[in-house]
Amino acid sequence: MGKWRVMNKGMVLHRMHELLEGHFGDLGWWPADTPFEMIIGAVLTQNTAWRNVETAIKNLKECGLMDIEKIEREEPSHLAAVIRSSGYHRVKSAKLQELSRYLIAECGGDLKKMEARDMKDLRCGLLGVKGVGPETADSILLYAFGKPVFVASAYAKRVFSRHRLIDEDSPYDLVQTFVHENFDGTTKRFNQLHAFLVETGKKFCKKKRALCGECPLGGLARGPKERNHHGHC
DNA sequence: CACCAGGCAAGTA
DNA sequence: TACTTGCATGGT
Repeated sequence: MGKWRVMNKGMVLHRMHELLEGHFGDLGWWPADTPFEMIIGAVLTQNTAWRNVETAIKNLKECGLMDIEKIEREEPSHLAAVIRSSGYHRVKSAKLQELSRYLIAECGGDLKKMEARDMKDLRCGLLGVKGVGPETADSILLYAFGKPVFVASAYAKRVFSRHRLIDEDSPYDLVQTFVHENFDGTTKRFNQLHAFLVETGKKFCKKKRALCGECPLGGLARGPKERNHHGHC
């Protein structure tokens, strides 16, 4: 009897975190100087490569716009031009302004105050802002406000489904619930796990190509049958 | 050339 | 409710 037969999903997730931490070490997420910059990055990186977001963030700083009040007041088309490299710039310009307006209304722009509030209330509030969906809301809760939530990214879903932990077409909330119910989550561990899964997805668990031999999760394959058809990355 | 990237909202049936 | 389309730049 192989060892995979005696590992439940909680053990698999725990082992996954352990293996990825051994491979990646401390990734230092979220890469931002301030909570507000993190929030800006969360919106700009929607369906967009991070390197293109970095350019946009650098532009914002150079224009002196990395400031909640200035973003909120800036002329929309000019803001769009500054963040052009991040793609969907007209839409994202409006999103940044909507979100800034909301945060100013909620806490006067002092984001530190948000950390003391109830997580579910914060999530509801964020989801009420146009342009903020579940993944962006959870990213902000975790990385800007320090709340213990799992960010159920497309990468997480891909890695989990290829390990046959969940169905590949599982909706966002189901993937998140799966982790919340099977992983000993603290803010620190959710922070790491999300970052590890994103990096794993980028390097080893790509959409079309799998690099099974090099993936740090190779040892988690759940049985002989799965080894040759995406049982792991 | 096609495909992908740290999604979301609005429209349609 | 479930599916489709628009949004857009930049790298591989």
